Amino acid sequence: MEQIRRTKIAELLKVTETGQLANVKGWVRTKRGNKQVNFIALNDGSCIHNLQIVVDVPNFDEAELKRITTGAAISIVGEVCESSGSGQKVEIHAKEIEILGDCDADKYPLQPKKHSLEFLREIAHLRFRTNTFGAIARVRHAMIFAVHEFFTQKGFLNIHTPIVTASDAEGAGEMFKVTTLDLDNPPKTEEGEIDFKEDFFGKATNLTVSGQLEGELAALALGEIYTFGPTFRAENSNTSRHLAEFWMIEPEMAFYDLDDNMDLAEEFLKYLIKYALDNCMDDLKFLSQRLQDEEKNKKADERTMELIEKLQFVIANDFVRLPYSDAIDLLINSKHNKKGKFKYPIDGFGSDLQSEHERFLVEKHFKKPVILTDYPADIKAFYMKQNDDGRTVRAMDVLFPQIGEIIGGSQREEDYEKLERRMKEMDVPAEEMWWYLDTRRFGSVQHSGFGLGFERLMLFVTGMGNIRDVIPFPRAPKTAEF
RNA sequence: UCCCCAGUAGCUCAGUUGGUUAGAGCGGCGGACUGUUAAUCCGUAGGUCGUAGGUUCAAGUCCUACCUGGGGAGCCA
Repeated sequence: MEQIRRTKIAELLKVTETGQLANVKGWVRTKRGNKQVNFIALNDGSCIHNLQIVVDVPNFDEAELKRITTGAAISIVGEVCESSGSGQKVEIHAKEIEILGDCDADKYPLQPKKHSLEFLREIAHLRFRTNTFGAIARVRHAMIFAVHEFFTQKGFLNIHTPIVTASDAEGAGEMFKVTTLDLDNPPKTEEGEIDFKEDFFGKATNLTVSGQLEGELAALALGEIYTFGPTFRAENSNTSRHLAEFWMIEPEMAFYDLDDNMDLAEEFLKYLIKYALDNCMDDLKFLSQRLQDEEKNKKADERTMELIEKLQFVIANDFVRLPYSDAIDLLINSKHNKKGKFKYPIDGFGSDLQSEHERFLVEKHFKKPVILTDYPADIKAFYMKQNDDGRTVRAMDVLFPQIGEIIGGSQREEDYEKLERRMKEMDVPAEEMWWYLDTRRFGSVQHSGFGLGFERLMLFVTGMGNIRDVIPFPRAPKTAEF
C-alpha cells in the first residue's frame, strides 16, 4: 500500500478541495451496492458522521470484498471526490483496500439496525461502536475538558484527594471496604472482632464517598480548589440515577458564603452546557434526533423539550433560589396539593422533600432549575453552617428537570464549638476527625463548596434517561461485567 | 431494599378461554439490480419459550420460588 499519512474522517469531511489521494482507517458500519459498485459507510470515531467509500467492484478481488462486513476494520487509499449522491458532500473512490481486521457478520452482535439501550448495555464492550455511544463518549470528553478549563480560568487548583480513606465519618452513604486480610481467616482481637491493626493500612479503610473533607483542608490554605475524581457508594440503589462508582466534581472555596457558592454553581453549570453547545453540536443534534424518535410514541404532554432548545433555555434563564420553608409553603398551597394529587403528603417543616415534590417545583411550577436553600438541620450533614434560627443550615441543592438533585452543597460550619457540638449530636466520631477539626482551631474562616455528580450532568446534556448509559463501564448492584 | 411490569429465533416483538408441527419484521446466508444512503426485490436457514419445581389427559399460556432486565420509590450526586 502506498505510504500516505492517515486522515481522520472528521478532518476529511471538512475539506473543500478534491482530487487528492487520502488514506482513511476505520470500522465498517454498512456496505451496500451491486456487482458494479459498492458503497461502504466508514466510521473512525472522530465524529458522528460516516465517510462514504465508493468501490468500483471489477477493480477488486471478489473474495477480498466479501470480507468487508459490518464491524470489519479496513484501511482505504483513494481519491477524495465530490459525491454525486445526495447524502454527503465528499467521498473516497477506493484505489487500494486493506482488511485490517475481519468481523464475522454471523456472530457480530451489532447489526446494521436499531438496538435497544438495554441490549447494548449487555454488550458494553462493543457499544462504543454505535452512533449513540460514540456521541456520548465525545460529549463526555468535552465536559471533562470544560470542567478543568472553567476552574483553571478562575484560578482554582485541582486537588487529588485520596481514593482509599480511613475516614468513615462523612455519612454520605454505605462504603466499600478495602482490605488485604484473608477473608476466610481474618485475624481477630481478644473480643473476637476483626483486627484491622493487622490490615495493610493498620486500620479499617474504605473507598471514598467524597473528597470534600480533604478538599476543605486544601481550600483553607490555597483559597479555591476543586476535585474531580471517582467516588463510591455501596448503597443498594437500583435506579436510573445512581451508580456505585461515579465521578464527582467538588469545588471548595475559602471566604465564600452561600450566595457566592450558589453564584459559582450556576455559572459553572451554564458554562458546561454552553461548552457542549459550542463544541459538540453535531453529536447533540444526533442525540436530539434519537430522543425525538424515541418519544414519537409518547403523548404530546409527556414529551420533553427538544434537547438543544432545553440546553439553550437553561443558559438563558436565572435559576430560581428558594428557601426550603418557602418551598414547603408553596407546595402546601399549590392547587396540585389541594386537589390531592401528591402521592405523598407534604408533612410541613422538617421532612425531606419527595422526588415528586421536587419535580413539581422544577417541572410544573417554575419550569426551570431551582436552588433550594436553608434546609432543616436534622436532614443534612454535620458540617453545614448552622443558621441563627437554630433549626436550619446553610445548605443548597440544585434541582434540574428530569434529573432531580444535580448539585448538593453548603456553606461549611467554621466555628469550632458549634461544629464539635453538632458532631456529638449526630454521633460523628470527633476524635478520629481531629485533622478536620484542626482547620477550625487554626485560622478558621468562612468557606463553602458543593458536589456535582458528573454523570447526572451527562444525563442532562445528552438527554439520555439512564445513568448507566452515560458512563462507559457502569458499576451498580450486580453489575461489574466489563 | 420495597412496589409494579417483562423474559419466546442474533435483535425487536406477536402467540386467543391451557389443546396438533411456535410465527412476523429486522439482521445473517444465497441470488437479482450500474450511484446506494440503516438501499430495494426474490429465496433460505435459525427456537430446550429465563431457571427449577408444581397443577393438568395436555403448559409458551395457570401456580410457587429464584435469576435477569425495565419503570417507580427510598438512599443520594
